[in-house]
Amino acid sequence: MLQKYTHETRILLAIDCIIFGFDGDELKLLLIKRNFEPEKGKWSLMGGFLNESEDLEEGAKRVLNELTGLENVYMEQLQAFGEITRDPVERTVSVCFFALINIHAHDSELSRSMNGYWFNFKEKPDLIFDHNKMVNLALSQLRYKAALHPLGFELLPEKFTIPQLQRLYEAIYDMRLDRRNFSRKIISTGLLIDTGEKNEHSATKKAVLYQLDAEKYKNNFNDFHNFISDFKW
Amino acid sequence: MLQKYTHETRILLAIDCIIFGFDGDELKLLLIKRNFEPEKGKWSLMGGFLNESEDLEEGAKRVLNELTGLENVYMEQLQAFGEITRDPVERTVSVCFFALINIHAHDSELSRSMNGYWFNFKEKPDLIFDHNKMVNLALSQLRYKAALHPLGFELLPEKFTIPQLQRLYEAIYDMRLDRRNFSRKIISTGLLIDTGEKNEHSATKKAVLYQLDAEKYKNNFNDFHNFISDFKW
DNA sequence: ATAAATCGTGTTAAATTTACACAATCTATT
DNA sequence: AATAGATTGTGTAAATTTAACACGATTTAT
Repeated sequence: MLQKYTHETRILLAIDCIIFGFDGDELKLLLIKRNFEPEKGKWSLMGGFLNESEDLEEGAKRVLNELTGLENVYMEQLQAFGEITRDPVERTVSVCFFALINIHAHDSELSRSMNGYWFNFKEKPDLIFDHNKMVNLALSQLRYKAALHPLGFELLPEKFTIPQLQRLYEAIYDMRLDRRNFSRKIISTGLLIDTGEKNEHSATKKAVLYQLDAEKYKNNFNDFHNFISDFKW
Repeated sequence: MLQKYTHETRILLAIDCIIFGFDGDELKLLLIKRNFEPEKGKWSLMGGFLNESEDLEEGAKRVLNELTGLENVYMEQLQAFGEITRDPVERTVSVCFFALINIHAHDSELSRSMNGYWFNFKEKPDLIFDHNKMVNLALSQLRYKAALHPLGFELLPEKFTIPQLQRLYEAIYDMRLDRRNFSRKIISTGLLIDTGEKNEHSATKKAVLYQLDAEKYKNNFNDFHNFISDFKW
């Protein structure tokens, strides 16, 4: 057996998840009311500690699942946060993940757990520790990636209309987009398949329901697009 | 004093730095020959462990400085790597940073320490642990950011010519760029100030030396550009 | 039948990107 | 001093992409 690194400090590793959702209208953020000290009763991201037996991605999935029941969710690492005093209890470095979920598709899991509360992103409360900073960075990252890669679909049901997708993008960037230009841009990616069905919920003209071409989506996910060319960064 | 988190596992936190350089011709990577077990004698990124008394950025700067003597270097966090068996000695999570340095401007520090070896990026050797993966991700990230933000300047001397900048971009993306279109694109950012001087080292027509408009650079760093519109991602 | 709202497609001008031409500058050589 | 060889700076036109706006079609409620 190999020698251990004997003189080094071991540190607590937390995992925090910034969970974005979309309800068809507003960009949402899933938060939890902290039920232990310190900061008991204040709003917080979904978080936990990393176990010895799991890698970071596994830990993030576990934390998310334990707190919300959610599974099979799009998730990627944001970055680590390591300010010395970020947790007043003890030095803790947190690795942050951000997740995207389609709220309606996961209604049942979420209502079962009753641990999470969806806030309109714009009306989110003040959060504990450095969680505000994490959320801000996550929003930048979401905007960054969603402008360049076909990421937005993760927040929508399997079948969706182009106007729904547009409302999602408008929520992410907090701006209005031209309906006609947006539609053309999305169609031209070739990622969408016309299902032949229409959105029966509409009270006016029913929009065509599309679904992702799963194969193309996977293969071309890292291609560059320019979905939001006029967003002011 | 607050209660500590008593039941959680504390984990070793490493820091690894992917250090890119440019010598005027090729993209370079700074590596170190590991002088302790395991994997003694193999090539490795610049790394160390996080101390209790420093945050992540401080730790990264310290590690870089201890191993190379370098200071005041552009650095940003890449992400954390946490595979359970990534270090065979003991469970270790590594937070990676990538740094950009102008090789010639830092010649003296580097030669003093004699710890680092610059490889042509294309000829880098196999690295220990998951360091190959880290380097690959860092290159993606460098390409990503350098295409959109005026990041490349960090790798050049204070005064540089547009052809020099172009050679840098060609090295980063491993592709040829059209001289005339590149020049126009760079000039149109408004970030460059004509120093009135010329590159006296040239054996043919001497190119104009520019320097960054430091003020504009800072304020507009996050603006979106499109320096490499035809790179195939 | 008609009004009100939304969806889908079309058109044109402006802006950006691409591709390629040519003149100017500098050193080394004749 | 003239010239060749290499590199730099600027120009220009075609192709592509983006932006701005018009109009007809569909659906439900009145």
